[in-house]
Amino acid sequence: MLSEKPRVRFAPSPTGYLHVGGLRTALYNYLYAKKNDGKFILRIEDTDKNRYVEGAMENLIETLKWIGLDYNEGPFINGNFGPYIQSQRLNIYRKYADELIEKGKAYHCFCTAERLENLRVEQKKLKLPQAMYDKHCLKLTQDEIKENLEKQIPHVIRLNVDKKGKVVFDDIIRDRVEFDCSTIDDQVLIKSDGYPTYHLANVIDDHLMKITHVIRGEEWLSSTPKHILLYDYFGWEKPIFAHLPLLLNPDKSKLSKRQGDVAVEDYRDKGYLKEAIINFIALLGWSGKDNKEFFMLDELIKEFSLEKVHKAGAVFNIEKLNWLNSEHIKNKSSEDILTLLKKEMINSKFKSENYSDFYLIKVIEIMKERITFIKDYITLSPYFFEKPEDYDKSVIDKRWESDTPEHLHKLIANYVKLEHLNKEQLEITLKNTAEELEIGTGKLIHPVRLAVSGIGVGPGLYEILEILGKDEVITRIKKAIEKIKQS
RNA sequence: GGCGCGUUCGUCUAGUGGCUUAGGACGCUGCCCUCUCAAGGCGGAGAUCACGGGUUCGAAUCCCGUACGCGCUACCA
Repeated sequence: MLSEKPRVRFAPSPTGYLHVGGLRTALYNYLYAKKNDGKFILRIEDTDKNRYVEGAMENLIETLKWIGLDYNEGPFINGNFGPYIQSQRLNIYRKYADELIEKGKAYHCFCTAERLENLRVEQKKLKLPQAMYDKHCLKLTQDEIKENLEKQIPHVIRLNVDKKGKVVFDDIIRDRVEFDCSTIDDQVLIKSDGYPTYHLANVIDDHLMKITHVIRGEEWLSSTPKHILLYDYFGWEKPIFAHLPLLLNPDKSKLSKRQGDVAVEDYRDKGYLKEAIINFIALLGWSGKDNKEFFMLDELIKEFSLEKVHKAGAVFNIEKLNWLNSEHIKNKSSEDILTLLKKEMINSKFKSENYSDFYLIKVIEIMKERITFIKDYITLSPYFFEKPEDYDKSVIDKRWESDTPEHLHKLIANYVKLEHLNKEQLEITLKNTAEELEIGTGKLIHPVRLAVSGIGVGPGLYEILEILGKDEVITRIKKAIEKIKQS
């Protein structure tokens, strides 16, 4: 076992979308597998018919694919341990449940929902420490069971927990954890609709799929003793467990939809880069060496270890994600950003405009360090794609003076004479004009910025002018003189 | 209620008995740079390491208790 390459799995329930907490679980599994030259398996846990959501699995797989966590085995990528969708393995669970019954470790239970409910009420009245099934159906004789089955009375199969002793196991993250067997309920293994519960299916599949490490959320820690018991009753070797801390809302409760976005696709749609999401999620509960915080996926693989996973839950804090997004944008090549920007433009009001790659690359480079999202190119500097229609009132008040039109006319006259409109020439000419007019360069710079962009903030003026080009710059300044004079 | 897990700046975290007057990052903030805004550089505020007992020459670090938070307690995962 120890010499074998690890096989880990991400086993989500397809309830509609990939949850960020799920992504974190998937990521840590993925990193552990890649780091140790193992296999990362995707298994769909769709054993609850009531929660069936059309297209949920496809959506989940698509999101995993988008973010770059490719699995080695799973739906559509079959290994030797399929099928990887639990609803297609029903006969397997049935067979093993029967095996457990034969061994006396599980039994048929014909109790009605009413009896169970009454039992709970009774136990509560008696102030019993916790409500548990009373093994009522364990007393049934073979004949009674046979008769009930023939009559097709609805039934479940329960785990026959031996209430004596303790279950002890070592968790990579939490060290030794102990549970008293008297606190473990006779868990339902097969539901009355014939489907297995999570507990049964997960143990059987992990065994059959030769999973070596079960890396999952902390919400499973409390039911791990049931799983341990199952491994023992089957006589199977147990995997190594690692229970990850939970992701939290700002108020420290378990991350939920009510307090913000929880679907990975929401963040994708808001414009977060997959690199930033991965990096951010990795840092929620894990940290690398030497205070390093910027990580690409391959670097995470190199550095990751389960031993360094934090024990306490982590609040999902959007500020840091924003910062990482801008960092990852800065880290990208202009060509890569070009691809992303084009996609963004298709969804904007500039979709029908046709800008050359050459032009766009220049815009990309000049704005790169000022943006947090790709869409900021459009929202923060629309003037690269359209003439300004309005001019920021506060900037007019601050920078536009009565003699400004006169100054600008002079500047235009000088710019018209220029042959090569590069930023050096633009700067020299503007400075010379200011000198001619006996004014500070600021008296020209700010009005020109306002005239060509409509706003008071942005990259260096000469760079903006160079990108826009001579004719456009002159046209825009003239237009501004007209419009701002009127106002 | 029971059982389990957890608790270091607002947030993410480093820290595994002395190197710690608790380090870094995000955010906030001051200055520099500067045509503006960013970026960048240099600073600042911000944590009695949940609380109370022990163990020890010495504890954020080990032990016990308490509090608080969270998870589980389903024929949901």
